[in-house]
Amino acid sequence: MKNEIKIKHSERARILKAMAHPTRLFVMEELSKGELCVSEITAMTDADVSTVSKHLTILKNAGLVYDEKRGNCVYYNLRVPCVLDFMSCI
Amino acid sequence: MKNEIKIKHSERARILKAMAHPTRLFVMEELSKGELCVSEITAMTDADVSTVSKHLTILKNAGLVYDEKRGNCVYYNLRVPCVLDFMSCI
DNA sequence: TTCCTATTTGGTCAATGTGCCAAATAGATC
DNA sequence: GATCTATTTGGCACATTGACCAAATAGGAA
Repeated sequence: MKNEIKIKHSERARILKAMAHPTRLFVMEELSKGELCVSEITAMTDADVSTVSKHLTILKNAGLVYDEKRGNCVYYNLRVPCVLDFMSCI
Repeated sequence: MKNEIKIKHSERARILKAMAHPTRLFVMEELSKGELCVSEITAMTDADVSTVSKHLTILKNAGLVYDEKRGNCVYYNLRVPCVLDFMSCI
């Protein structure tokens, strides 16, 4: 396998890995309807705030969401809504 | 999070997880051009045959590929080519 | 049957992922 | 400044993953 191809697939795999978790998929789906802050997201899931925060960090590092601090909340937004489109294929 | 929703996302996450590996993405891309047997796939990658076989099993369990034994080779095919479409979004 | 070739399976090990609690941090508000 | 609320970070326990080697299996060919 050529090196550039390996890099391309590693990059894609990294993004898929970030998406490949039930809670993170749920969060992305909710964010596709509009921005939400951490505590709102936490209230929607069964997990601890710290756990949710870590999930959000993973999504952010993968470039799937971005955050914005306003008031005393951190709001998260979906960066590329199209990533959810392909779910219809599954 | 409601239970049915949790199950839906778990199922999708399971499929994404199966795709989320450089070698497995590479294999899927190659299979999209036509069927290949295990030894052909192995020759295209840097990994051991046993490693490739395990990757193929993971893809098969996720329903992404299917296999067919003919002669003394096992040929693998992509089941749902559309899964690669969304890569354009990344 | 015996040998060969193709593929899968089992075992081990290091690395990574996940979840929770506790503690740290950042601002807003009193 | 002290306090309160929202969020992130550190640390620990535990589960999962991925790679390789060695061994098992399956079928075709000699």
